[in-house]
Amino acid sequence: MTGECEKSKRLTPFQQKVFAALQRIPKGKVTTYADLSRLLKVRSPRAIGQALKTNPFAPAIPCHRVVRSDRTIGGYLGKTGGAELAQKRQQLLAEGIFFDPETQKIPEYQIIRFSSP
DNA sequence: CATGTGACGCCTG
DNA sequence: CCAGGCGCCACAT
Repeated sequence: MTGECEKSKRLTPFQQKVFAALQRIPKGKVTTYADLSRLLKVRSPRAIGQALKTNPFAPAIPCHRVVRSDRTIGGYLGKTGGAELAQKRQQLLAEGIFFDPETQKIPEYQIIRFSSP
């Protein structure tokens, strides 16, 4: 058996930085991709999403606590819809985060805004 | 080294 | 308020 099917699952330094930042988000609160990007001094919030998408430690690493700046839920486990999103909602509800019954958006006061330009 | 693809965000109309 | 368009950064090919 010499078949090397190993797919190098090691994390990039950037991902480690993002995951480290995630761990400082207290349970019961959420942050946004944009805020994380500011915190990490990255100009594109997209890069944050790219890192989170490959998070092999979810939900131990709480990537479910990251939502979009427009207060919609964002994605989970590499998907922007479907069962994965339902899981993210469930995770958030389990931590006491809930959604506006009208818009399905997360109320502003549940979002931590760390950045300050 | 060049190109394409996003779990995004902001600006305009 | 909603839709469309552009910018931006990391990563896979």
